[in-house]
Amino acid sequence: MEREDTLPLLGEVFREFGFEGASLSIIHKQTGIGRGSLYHFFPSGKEEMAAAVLSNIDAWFGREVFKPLAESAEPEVAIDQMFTSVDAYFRSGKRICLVGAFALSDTRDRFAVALSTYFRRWLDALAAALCRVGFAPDRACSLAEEVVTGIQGAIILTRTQQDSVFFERSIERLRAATRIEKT
Amino acid sequence: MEREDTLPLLGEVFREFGFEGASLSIIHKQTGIGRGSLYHFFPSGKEEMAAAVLSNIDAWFGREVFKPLAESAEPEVAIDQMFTSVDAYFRSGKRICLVGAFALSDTRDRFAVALSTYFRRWLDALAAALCRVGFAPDRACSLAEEVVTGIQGAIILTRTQQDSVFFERSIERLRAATRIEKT
DNA sequence: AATGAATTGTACCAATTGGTACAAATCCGG
DNA sequence: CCGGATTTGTACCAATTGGTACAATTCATT
Repeated sequence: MEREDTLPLLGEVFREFGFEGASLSIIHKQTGIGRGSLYHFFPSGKEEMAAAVLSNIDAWFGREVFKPLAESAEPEVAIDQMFTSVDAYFRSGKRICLVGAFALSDTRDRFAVALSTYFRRWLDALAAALCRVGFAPDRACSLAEEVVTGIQGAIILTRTQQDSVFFERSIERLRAATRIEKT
Repeated sequence: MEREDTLPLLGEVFREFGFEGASLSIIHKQTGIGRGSLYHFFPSGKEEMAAAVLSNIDAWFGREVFKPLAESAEPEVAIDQMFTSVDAYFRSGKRICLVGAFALSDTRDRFAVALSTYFRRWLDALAAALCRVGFAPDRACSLAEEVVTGIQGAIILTRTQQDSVFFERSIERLRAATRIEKT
């Protein structure tokens, strides 16, 4: 096993137990990765692990979501695809957003830059795509915020109610809201 | 100091450090409450403290938000007032929602009932008020979900961007969305 | 097969954890 | 001012924490 392979495993452990809660013994129990390997790949410890996981997540969203939004010749298709990708990634709200979870935890300060960048890139890419689709710049920004906050909130509600219908309804409502009325 | 007085203090510590992160020594450092008092008021330990804090929060929302929504003779006023109360309570997104934070942490299972109840009551009270104002039942439910998820997401975004403009804009957008168009 | 590098398991460390026990202090009604 | 009950500080406990050291293993390359 090499460094890159550990990131998805570590990510799931951090999702389930949080940064503090993911003790080395829990990480080992859940992933099979031992202390030796962990400190070989991440010499400065847990903080480096979580930072690498966040960076890995950021790269995934960049590739699968932000880049298509920015570069697709058909922005309306990229936006629609974004909702589908997000629904799959978060498993209809059953899988939490690690960035959002860290934002509400005491680890926020530690990873402040990564958390801020993730959402900043998402807002900017989506607002730009909405502009290209024909929304006025102000409306595009506002809509982008509505979508990003709506998704994060939907994950929370789905979690507390243990019912992914809340996530799915939110996604469809936001998807519809981003479709511009053809006049 | 008596039990009731400790709840707001404990609440703030749990907000800042999370359930696991709020160690007894941190609680003592932040609140001045010592082990002796804590285990006198909460004999079964941290879990009882957090449960009491959640119940205290639930009572506050019941009194200040849910009850007015359900009982006010002018539901549109109660809805409008809800946004103002919520903005003050969450300090425009600078203060997190402990229920939402617990929902994304590994303590979710422990307090599952309290977390579920809090949001269930909020959704139901708001949807009922929206019905009374004239929205169709389906539309009222959907709007209530939009408001509750929007608020939770707005707290996350405000936290990561360290800018309460995201919370304030969300509140105003949601407030406007709940005003029915007079025909 | 030999070699050097990358990977991994294990024993160990000081510090901190949640929790207990209990004596001292404080409070309040008579 | 007295006396019982409530409240609090402190010393202590076993268990767990993140991290280190290092020898043993595994791996690719020749």
